[in-house]
Amino acid sequence: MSHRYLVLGLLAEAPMTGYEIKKRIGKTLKSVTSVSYGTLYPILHRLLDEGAVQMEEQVQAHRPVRKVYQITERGQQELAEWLQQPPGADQIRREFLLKLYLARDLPPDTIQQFLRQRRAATLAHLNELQQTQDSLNGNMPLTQHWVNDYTIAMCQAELQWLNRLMAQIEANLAEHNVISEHLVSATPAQR
Amino acid sequence: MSHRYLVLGLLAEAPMTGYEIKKRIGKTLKSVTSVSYGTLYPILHRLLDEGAVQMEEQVQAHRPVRKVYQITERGQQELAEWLQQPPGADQIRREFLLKLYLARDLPPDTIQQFLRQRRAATLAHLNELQQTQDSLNGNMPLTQHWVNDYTIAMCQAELQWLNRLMAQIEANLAEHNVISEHLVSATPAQR
DNA sequence: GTGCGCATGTAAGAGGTTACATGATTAA
DNA sequence: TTAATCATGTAACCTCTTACATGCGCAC
Repeated sequence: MSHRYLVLGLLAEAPMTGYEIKKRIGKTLKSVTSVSYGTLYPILHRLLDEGAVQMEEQVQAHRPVRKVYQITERGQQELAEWLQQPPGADQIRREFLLKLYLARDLPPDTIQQFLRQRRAATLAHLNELQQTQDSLNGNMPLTQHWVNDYTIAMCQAELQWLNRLMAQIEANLAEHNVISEHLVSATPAQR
Repeated sequence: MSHRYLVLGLLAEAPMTGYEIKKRIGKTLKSVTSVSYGTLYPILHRLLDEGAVQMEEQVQAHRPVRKVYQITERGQQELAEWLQQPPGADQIRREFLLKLYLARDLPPDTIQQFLRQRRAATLAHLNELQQTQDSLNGNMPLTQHWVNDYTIAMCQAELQWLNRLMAQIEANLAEHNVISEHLVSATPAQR
């Protein structure tokens, strides 16, 4: 994305440890990306090597050393340059959509259930987002608010799409049932 | 995602060459994912090794051999099993959103321009999608229509969000200008 | 006494991209 | 004549995840 700039960007806000960076991303940026320690720590080491960040060790009793990272001027410059470049295209993998696409030959009931599960998951996600929005209310930087808003808008749009689609499938099924009933009621008359 | 199942799924519709699979994905599935030959061919080789697909060589004059792949019963079973598993979470990397988030200290004009560029890109994407929708109209499997619809809905929601956000920033800027004008008009009076 | 929070890291591997190699046919 | 379409593939590389290793303090 690269995560390099995410780390740099967060350190531009305040000095932090790797652990804190990860927590931060999990809390306020999980709609944008996610990181594992296996990515995060090597990035920090590399940024340090390259002089984009500084590190200060805080020795603690009964704990590993806290390594607090802080952005340097070089780091800030690199970040500013990156921000000026036009952003790369979105990289999106929705296994959910792929499965839906490949569900061509599955019975409507199965598809309906699949969509219901997605709706539940999306709804849960939306609630979580709105809680974050409320809990951080006020003392949130504008840009974070915007990003949150974006994700909420996407969730809502998806829910509408899901409801439309499910209604449509439902209607189709009902129609078939009506036809079946016709046949059932017509059959005795033909006897 | 894995791309393995995408390939398997497409071969479940019709026998195809690697080249055709790639074209297909570029045409009707580019909102879901993308593949490079460096991924695609090794996947086909592996599926062949494992007996999930069969391969028939069609020799041609002045061309490389066409290697037509076809799904086997084993492959169909594997695909069906995968389809029954609940889908993994969406994997999303929006560099655009990350940059917006990190744009905290950039001037509103710069941000505004950034958003305008995104709007143009999204609009272009939307037009392209709607053209696909129209050009394939009718003889498109239902599920493909659904997926297309999904992507269109997401684009539209994003455009609305962009417009809302831009109007909001605009309003904020105008307000500041009013204040500035106040100051400007107030200043001579104070002299 | 069990699990969560704090706090660092590494190694192996999965999964993917990019760039390269090859080369004829056909339409603008 | 230039670009696109057809058609296969490999090797080097990048990025990221998963699983592992370590271990105390504190709340329930």
